[in-house]
Amino acid sequence: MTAARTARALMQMYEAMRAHFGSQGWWPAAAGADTAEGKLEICVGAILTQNTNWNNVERAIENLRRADCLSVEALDAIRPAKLARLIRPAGYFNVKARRLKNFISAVVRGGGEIRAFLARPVCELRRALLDVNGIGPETADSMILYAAGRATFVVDAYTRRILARHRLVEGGASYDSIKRLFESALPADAELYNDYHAQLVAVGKTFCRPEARCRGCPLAGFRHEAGLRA
DNA sequence: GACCAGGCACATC
DNA sequence: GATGTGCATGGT
Repeated sequence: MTAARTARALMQMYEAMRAHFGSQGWWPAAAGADTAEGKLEICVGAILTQNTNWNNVERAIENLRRADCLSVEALDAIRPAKLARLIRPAGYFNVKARRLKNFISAVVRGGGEIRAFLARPVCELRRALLDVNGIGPETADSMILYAAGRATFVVDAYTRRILARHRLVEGGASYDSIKRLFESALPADAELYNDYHAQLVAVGKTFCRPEARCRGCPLAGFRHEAGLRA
């Protein structure tokens, strides 16, 4: 498929998903991302949601809020064991407590101001985030898109599955190749990337399960893997 | 009880 | 570089 046709297909798929699900209102609408606390909450959520259901993440964030721990200073000061107890509902709590600490250490090393930390040039910010043990490409891009409000496409398990099923990428395509596919096909627009990713998650949750369940899917009419049409 | 969820690092080959 | 494994809770 040519680049132009891929770009057209990706935009049409977005329109179809949006027509079906409506605007998803993911971060930052939910968290008030213009404030330092909102941005930090998004970054914390990005780490807590790794391989984890969002409902569980919300419980963990609520625990942090109640314990007055949603600030760089508090997260820097808290002991790992106590942090792990607070985020327990999000699963992998020992690992994620360490990862949160690593992230906060990077922010503190950068001056301790989350807004300043996120305001650096995107390439520099992405490198800094990927240097944090426990932050991989998806978590880094989630922070850059949702907390920093910059146009970076987030690729997740749903994105891979949906694109592979619709034959836009090979099954084993790398994170960066899928990211480049979207970023070269779509205008560099943070709001679009934000909602596009949320729409893919909605399709993934509702229809594009590991076991095929395409009936009623807004993407069912698009170029599709043999045997999987609605 | 099995499977899944908005990953990542590390060991091993 | 590809593949396998550990990490853990809560919903369906």
